[in-house]
Amino acid sequence: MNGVTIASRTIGRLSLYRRLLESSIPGGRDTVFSHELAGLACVTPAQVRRDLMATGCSGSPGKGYRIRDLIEGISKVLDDPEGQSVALVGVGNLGRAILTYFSGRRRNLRITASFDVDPLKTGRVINGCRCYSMSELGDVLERGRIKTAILAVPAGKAQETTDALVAAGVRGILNYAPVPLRVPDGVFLEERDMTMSLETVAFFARKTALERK
Amino acid sequence: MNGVTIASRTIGRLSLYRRLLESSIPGGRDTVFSHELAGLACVTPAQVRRDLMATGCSGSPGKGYRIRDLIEGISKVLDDPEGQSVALVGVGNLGRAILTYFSGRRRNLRITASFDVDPLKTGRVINGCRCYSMSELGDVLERGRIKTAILAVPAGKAQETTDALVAAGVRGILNYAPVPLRVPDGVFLEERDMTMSLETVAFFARKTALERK
DNA sequence: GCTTCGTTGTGAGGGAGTTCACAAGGTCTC
DNA sequence: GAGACCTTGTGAACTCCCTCACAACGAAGC
Ligand SMILES: NC(=O)c1ccc[n+]([C@@H]2O[C@H](COP(=O)([O-])OP(=O)(O)OC[C@H]3O[C@@H](n4cnc5c(N)ncnc54)[C@H](O)[C@@H]3O)[C@@H](O)[C@H]2O)c1
Ligand SMILES: NC(=O)c1ccc[n+]([C@@H]2O[C@H](COP(=O)([O-])OP(=O)(O)OC[C@H]3O[C@@H](n4cnc5c(N)ncnc54)[C@H](O)[C@@H]3O)[C@@H](O)[C@H]2O)c1
Repeated sequence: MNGVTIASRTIGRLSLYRRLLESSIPGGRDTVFSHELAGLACVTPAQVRRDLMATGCSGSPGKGYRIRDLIEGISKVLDDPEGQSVALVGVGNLGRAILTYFSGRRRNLRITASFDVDPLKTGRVINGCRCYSMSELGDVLERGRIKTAILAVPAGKAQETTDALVAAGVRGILNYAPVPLRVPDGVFLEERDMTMSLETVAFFARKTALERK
Repeated sequence: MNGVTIASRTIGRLSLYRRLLESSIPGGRDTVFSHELAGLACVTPAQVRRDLMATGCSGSPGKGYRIRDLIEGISKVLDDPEGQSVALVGVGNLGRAILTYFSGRRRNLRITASFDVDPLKTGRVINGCRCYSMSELGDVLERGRIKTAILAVPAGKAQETTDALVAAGVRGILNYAPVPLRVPDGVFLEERDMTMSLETVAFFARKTALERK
């Protein structure tokens, strides 16, 4: 659209920088240096400066970046000015934890609808979010202009649920089911397979423990 | 140790390949081609072959890889023959979901201890896992030879908890608190910040939706 | 046995993302 | 105002992965 594409890693870090700027800078300060933000984010100063270039913000040598500018610049990249709604599919153990976690966290990005097949859940408000039946998916997503979804259904249902989401116009999916999903071009997919993560950590924990012997 | 280092992405995919081999190959089959595994894992066949090289397994042209060999070869890389125990710190909403999810999933890699500061939780068995107080951390980790931990404590307590884990001998941490952690060299860290993930997905959902207009 | 077909293993090449390194430009001190 | 010092912005180099492409190989048909 706007000519420049931003790497997805950069987008993630911008989200982090914004949170750090909002919460971890001592009050009273109104500028930061790249190396300070880098310290908080555990990345290199050069990385911070590169990332910030994507926002159009610029600092002054010797003075650093104005914090207000940064928060505003990052928000201009990350946020939809009209606000953006997210759907959660699968209101089980993980789904409910996610609902609790994200509720009231950011004004501009909210989980506004959840979906499940369990008749004990549908039609109710769970953790502050209305739970709809899957047959209402198309309607609710369209009415809410929802383009982003979090997937927390059982592995065996993940692909069919994805297909339904995509058919309903979803363009970004955050997947917690431990199954690689197939999505058409133009749909952004982030896989967050906890089993993969845990086995990877366990492997390197074992490996570095051995090396140090 | 063994001379060859394996990329962490490769370790993650090996974990995935093993699960797919165990669960998604029609019974009766006893070999697979790289392109079949690739299809299941949503990666390229060349990627699969590269990854499998790290296990020492080899296939035969025209016949593919023997499934038994692959599972065994991957397990030889990923698993500790004596089994590996994992600790969970922070038995809140997310922690309990994780306990439920991982219970009984893999014989060789189990969450065997959890920790919390809440006296309503400590001393009890929660979701099949005993919950200890933080003062017992050192003892329990040492007795259980635990080198791997999952972190699910509030953001403000994440760094101090990490320091305690590292002091107690932990060498790999899977972090779900939305804070970058500082760990010494030799400790493997996997950050899984859900806010970053969600904001990234939301950004690209918006962006690709615009492009298609 | 020879040809055809399809697959493996891997060197070489490519691409994305990160870091280096330095010129250009503030700031502070005296 | 001149010199010392520190920071930004960024071209270039680098690094890590991934993909390409193809030789080598096994199987199957004739
Ligand atoms: N609990 C965890 O910490 C955890 C960790 C990693 C991965 N996961 C994955 O996340 C997913 C959910 O895990 P969970 O622990 O919440 O499981 P769960 O069984 O508690 O919840 C699953 C929910 O999905 C609903 N559901 C089932 N089929 C559905 C369908 N076709 N459409 C919509 N909803 C449907 C169920 O009614 C239930 O409410 C699973 O794929 C699991 O593998 C969970
Ligand atoms: N719930 C989610 O889906 C979700 C998603 C993303 C990230 N997180 C992060 O995961 C962490 C836990 O989230 P949650 O929703 O389970 O919160 P929670 O408040 O339900 O649970 C936190 C648990 O940690 C315990 N605790 C507090 N201080 C502790 C300490 N110093 N040592 C040990 N235990 C301590 C509390 O007693 C509680 O049981 C938070 O950092 C949160 O930001 C949660």
